[in-house]
Order: sequence, then structure tokens, then C-alpha cells
Amino acid sequence: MSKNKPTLAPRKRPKQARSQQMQQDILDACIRVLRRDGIARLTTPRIAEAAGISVGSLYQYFPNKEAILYAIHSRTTEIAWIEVQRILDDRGLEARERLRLIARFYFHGETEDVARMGPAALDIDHFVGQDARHQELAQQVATRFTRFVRESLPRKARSGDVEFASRLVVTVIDGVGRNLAQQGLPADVLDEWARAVAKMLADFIGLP
Amino acid sequence: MSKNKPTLAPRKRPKQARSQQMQQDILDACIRVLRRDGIARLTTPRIAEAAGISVGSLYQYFPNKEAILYAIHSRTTEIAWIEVQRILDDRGLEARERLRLIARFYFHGETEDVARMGPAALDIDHFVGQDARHQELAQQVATRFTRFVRESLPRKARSGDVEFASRLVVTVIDGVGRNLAQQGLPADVLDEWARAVAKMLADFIGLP
Amino acid sequence: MSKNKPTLAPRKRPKQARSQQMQQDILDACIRVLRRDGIARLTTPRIAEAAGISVGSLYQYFPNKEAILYAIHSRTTEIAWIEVQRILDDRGLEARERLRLIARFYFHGETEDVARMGPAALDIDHFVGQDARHQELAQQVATRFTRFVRESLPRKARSGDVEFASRLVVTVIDGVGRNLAQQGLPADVLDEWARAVAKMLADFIGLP
Amino acid sequence: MSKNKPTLAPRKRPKQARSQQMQQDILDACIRVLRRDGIARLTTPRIAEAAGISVGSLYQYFPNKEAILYAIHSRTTEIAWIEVQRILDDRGLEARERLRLIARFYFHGETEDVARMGPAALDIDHFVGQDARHQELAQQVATRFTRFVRESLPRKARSGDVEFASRLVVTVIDGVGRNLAQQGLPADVLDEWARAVAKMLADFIGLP
DNA sequence: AATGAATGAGATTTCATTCAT
DNA sequence: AATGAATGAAATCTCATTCAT
Repeated sequence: MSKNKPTLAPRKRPKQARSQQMQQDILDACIRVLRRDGIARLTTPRIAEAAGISVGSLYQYFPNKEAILYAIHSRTTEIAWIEVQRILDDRGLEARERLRLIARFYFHGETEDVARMGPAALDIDHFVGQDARHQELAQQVATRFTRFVRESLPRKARSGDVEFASRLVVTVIDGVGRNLAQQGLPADVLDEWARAVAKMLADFIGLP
Repeated sequence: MSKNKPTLAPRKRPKQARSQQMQQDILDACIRVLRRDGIARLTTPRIAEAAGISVGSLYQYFPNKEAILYAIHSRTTEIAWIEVQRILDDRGLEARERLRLIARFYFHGETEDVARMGPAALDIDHFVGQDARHQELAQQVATRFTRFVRESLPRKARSGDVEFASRLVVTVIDGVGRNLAQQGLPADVLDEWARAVAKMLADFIGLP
Repeated sequence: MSKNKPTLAPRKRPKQARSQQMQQDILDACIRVLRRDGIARLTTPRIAEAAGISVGSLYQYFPNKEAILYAIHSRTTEIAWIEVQRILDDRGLEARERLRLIARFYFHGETEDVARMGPAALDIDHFVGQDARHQELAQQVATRFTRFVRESLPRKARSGDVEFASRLVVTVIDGVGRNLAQQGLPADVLDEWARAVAKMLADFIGLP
Repeated sequence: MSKNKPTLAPRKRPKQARSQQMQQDILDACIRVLRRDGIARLTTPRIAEAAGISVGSLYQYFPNKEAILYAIHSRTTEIAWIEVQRILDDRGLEARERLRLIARFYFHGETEDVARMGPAALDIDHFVGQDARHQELAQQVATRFTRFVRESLPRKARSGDVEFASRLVVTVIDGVGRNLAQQGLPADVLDEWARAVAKMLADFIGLP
């Protein structure tokens, strides 16, 4: 969409507090418009209007429309990754249980995002897609999950198997999560899916 | 993009081979433009030019831009579904083998689509999204897979379990397929994924 | 003024005849707006309106506003240079007479352009400024005038002197021409200026 | 740029040295921005930032953007005019010598302006263009040069001739000066040009 | 049937200027 | 006096679609 890959970083940091709030307001407004009108009708004047400010002001906080979508994605993604790490780091729980909690968290999260943003959540994901920061995060995720699998598996597992197993885990949870999100299922059904998917993965990769 | 949800069906009931051919040419041209320029630069004049016709002519074959994307999706999807049905119907093969072949076909197919259309394949999927015909097909797929699972499972399986198992199969294969497509993996690696995913599913749902 | 140095060439060449005419109409409309509103109020919608077409159409003929100004400048400049060369090539006339005719043509020409465009002619000149094609033309002019001076001067003139003399001629005629253009003088006064400036230059550089 | 020809005079009658200084700082900042970003990117916020003040403050010193450009022009112009008058008034020098010094001063000055401000110097000149105060100054210049020529010429010169001669002098020096400025020539070359142009004019109008 | 020029609503973005704090 | 966030009119440019030829 952008020709010259312009900046995606938010623009300013005026009197800090007020500015932060304004940025959040704009992101929320953007999500509202996204839900209401879909990504094809997501325009900066509409976002500004929804945020109760002028277009000009909007452009004081974000350099372009892409940057807003990007910021929404970052906000969502980074918060989620922190929580997933928290679960992975909880050695008090069995590996299988941790897997279930992650699947659960992820399925709910994706579903909530979609509930909040409509299918536009996927639009955004998709939009941000191949961006560099996202790639980097993906790498981090891969690394952390590999460690999780290695530490959880009985000793003798071959390194290649561990690698594949951890990619399988991430790929399946992510793929299923997105798929479920589109269906807008209730919480208890999502829990069931999480239990099933986690068990399936655990059995397959041989978690004790 | 379209305000009043206008028709998405191709305009002419193509009784003549010439017209059929033209439609196909336009779809191919669209895919070419999509790859070359990305979805944001996919414009009807460009598609027409790539197809070697005038915009005016293009609009004789499709009522609007969406219809073209929609047609591409249908073409791909329907061909794929036919092949998947062929595999499911092949009673000469064991259920596990059929599952593997389907996963394999789907992973390759999605990957090829992406190879042909670039990440735009996902754009299209996504674009077509919640459309009615797509829903209908999804229903068909669900039904057919449910039958497959029921017939393949040892007698006593409960109906609810069968239903869930078949949805799991479809969801996992689809989710993983899309995820892999983005990575552009080579054929042999895709085969491995297919084998692993199929085995994992078969074990979990208890295929003999 | 332009960030990414976009193309300045006119855009298309549709059915040739009609297109050519349209391009000319746009240039004329641009000149009219320039006169009426000044360069600061020269906008593409205004030009389009003055040309009796839509903005969209305007952009089918020129890729951006700059291109229009550039085209006006080229049109004016190139026609003028052809006429000046015609005069320089006319060996039937004495060198002094040729100089006078050139000054006269230039003073009038600049003035006519200015009459047509108002001081906007200078706006454009200035705008186009350091563009490459313009530089090239300037070089051509320099070379041709140097030859004229060398051929017209009595034998023994040193090469350096010839060079300086020809640059003086060009610089003075150009400088005075622009200056007079701003004043909007009547034809007979311009003739007088041409006579005076040509004589002054001829005397100074020693034309016979 | 301005719709209703608003005031161009600086806002405060700067009674305090501090205010005077601030105005100068703003003008200098404006020149810096002009050089760095070009006239198309010359914005009031940018000027304010370069001057280390807020936009609001800037508008306490100048009523609008034009006024700043205008002030720069005036400052330059008026200082130059004072120096030129000083030279004209120096009866200790021969007329020819005074002419040479003026050409020299002017050529250097214009060239330096362009060196300081980039081609934007011409932008400004041009921008200020037809403004009233500038016209007035032009009149003053004309009058003073006419006196100079009359006093320097042998008695019997006709009044019309004197008038024309003095306009020729001014026009040629100004025209050539601007032309040379664009070429960014070194000081010694400019001196040569001054000598040549002054001699040419002096010879032509018949200075002793 | 085919063409492709014309349309113009609408998208993104900028920036001179104001005014509440 | 100073600040700088907010404004919103206005500029540039695109593109889906139509319709005269």
C-alpha cells in the first residue's frame, strides 16, 4: 500500500500524558471504524471523526494511516507475547498444562480481538504481515518455544525433532486460533478446543 | 469497496467458448497484476491492459472488481474441493493415507497459489471471506468430512465426538496450510508436514 | 519542490490529434490561471476548471502539476530558440543587424509570453530553473553564439575573448529581456531597447 | 498565498533591543530553512523551530509568512541600496570607476545572497516582486541614477537621453547580476564581469 | 461488441493560523 | 509573553465505472 515505505513510528510525544492518551484514543477510534465499516472504508477522516478530533490532529500523532494499523497490531501482539512468556516461564505447572493455557489464552485472545475489531483483526494481521519487527518477534517466539519443548521432553530427543516439534506447536496453535476466531465461538467451546489441541500436540510430540 | 453489495456473479452466462476463454484470460491477467503490483495497485484498467483488452470490455465480463477476485477464489477453491473429494472417495486407500494425501494436496495447493499469486492469494481469501457461497461450500466440506470420519472410525464412536473430530481435522489442516503457505517451503518439506499433521490428527481422533 | 522527482513528461498520446489538442488546451488554461491568480493559487482543480475538463482528465494528460509548467516552458523556449537560430543563420544580414533582430525578438517574445502569462512567465522560468533539459539547451545556446561571434569578428580575436564576448552577449540580452518583461512596455519602446542594447554590445565586442 | 493582501509590516514596533534581535533571529532562521528545505518546504512551524521559538511567538513578530520573506528582502535590499548610494555619492572617484564599483558590489552581493540562501534568494526576489514598497525603492533608484548620469555626462545631453541612459545602466547591471548569481562564479571572475559591463555601459552612454 | 477518454467522488496529507493554557 | 496542540480548508492525486463513438 505504501510506495516509499514511510515511517511507521508514531509521531510525537508532546506533553507525554495527554499525548499517550490521545494516541490510545485514536487507536480505539480506528478499531471502532474498522468494525463498523470494514477496512476498505477505513479512512483517516473517519478515524478522526470517531476519535472526536480533526484530521490535522490525527496527523500530529501518526504520520500516516498505516502507522495506526501498525500501532494497533503492536499493542495487541506485544501484550499477548508477554502473557505467553509468563505462562511458559511458570515452572510450577506441567508442560501439558502450560500448553493448554497458552492455547486457551491465544484462542480467547484472537477471538476477543476479532470480537472487538471484527474480522478486521485479521485484516490488520494480514496488513502488517511481513513487516520487519513482526519477523523479529516471530523469531523470538520460535526460539522460546524450542527451549520450552527441549526442556519438557525426556532426555534423548534429537535436536531436529525438537525444532520440528516446536514449530508444529506454534503453527498449529496459531493456525487453529485464527480459524476459530472467524467463527466467534463462546468461551467454553474455546476452552474445549484448547484442551483438545493441547492434548493432541502433547501426545504427538511426546510430552510426558 | 462496494457500497451496495452488487452482484458478484460474472456478467454473461458464457454460452460461447470465446466468452469463457475471455473470462479465464481476465482472471489470469488479474493474478499477474496481483503478483506484480500487489493488491493496493490492482486496478481495473491495469487488469484490462494485462489481459490485452479495454476496461470497457472487462466490464462486460465482470460487473465490478470484486467479482474478479471472487471468481479467482471460486475457481481455485472449487477445483481444490473436487480433488479433495476424489481422495476422500477413494475407498481403496486407508483412512490415514487419505488424510495424508489431503493434507499434502492442500499444503501444496495453498503454497502453489501463493507461489502463483504471491501473498495476494491470502489477500483474496481474506477478501472473499464471509461471502455466502463460501459459507455454503464450508458447510459441504464439514458434512463430507464428518461422513469420512464416521465411516473410518471403529463403530461405537459418539456422534458428538465424530462431529468435533471432523471439525478438528478440517480446522487444523486449513490453519496449518495457510500458515505454511506464507513461508514458501519446498515440496519435500511440505510432504513432511503433511505426514506429521496427518499422523497427529489420525492418532488423536483414533483412526485405525 | 517535488520530493521524488517524478516524471515530467506528458502522460499519453491517445488518438494523437485529439490528445495533442487537449494538451495544448490544458497548457493554455494553465497560463490563464497563472495570469489571473498567480502561481501560489495555481492548483490542478483550477487548471482543470479553466480548461473545461475534470481533474481526472487533466491527470490523464500530465502526471503532475510540475509537468504542466515544464511543458509550457519547453513549448515557449524551444520555439524561441528555433527562431533565434534562424536569425543567426541568416548570412544575408550583417552581424550587427542579426544581433538587433535577436534582441528585438527576444524582448518582444519574452514580453508576449509575459503578456500572455503575466509575470507568471518568470514564475515558470524560475520554477523550471535548473532542470537538466534546460541546462542542455543553455549549452547549445552558448556554443551557437560563440560560433556567431567568432565568425563575425575580424580575424585575430583571441579564443578567450571570443568566449567571453559571446557570453556577455547572451547574458546581457537575457538579463535585460527578463527585466523589461516585468515592465510591460509597448512594442516601439522595446524596439528602441533592442537597438540600443544590440549597438552597445556590438560596439563593445568590436563587431564591424 | 495570502488572500486578502494583509499587512506585510512586522508586527511590533520594536522598541526593545530584545524584540529587534528576535526579528533578526527569525529572518536568519528563515534563510536557513530556505537553504535546507527549499521554498516549497518553508513552513512557519519549521521557521519557528529553527529559530528556537514556538509558532505562536513567531506570529507575535510577523503577521504572516509573507511578511518574513518580505522582511528578508527588505533587509538585503536596503542595506545594498545604502552602499550603492555611498558609492554614487563619492565624488572623489571618477564616474566610470563608481560604475565599476557598483557593478562589482551588486554582482558580488547577488552572488553572495544566492550563496547564503540558495536559489531561494531568487525565489524571494521574485516573490516580493511587484510589491509597493519595492516599487517605491525602484523609483528612488531610478531618480538617483538619473542624477548620477546627468552630472557625469558632458553638458549638452538631452534630458530624454539621460533618462534612457540611466535606465539602461540600472537594467543591465541588474539583469546581468541576477544572471551571474545563478552561476555561482568566483570573486575574481565576477570582478572581470563588473569591469567589462561597467566599461561597456560607460562607453555606450558616453561617460568621459 | 469493443474501445478508452472522461468523470468526479473521495483518499491522503499539509500547513497557516489561532487560542486556551 | 510564550507555548504548541488543535484546526480544517485546501492541495494533490487515484481509480471504479460509464458512455459516446
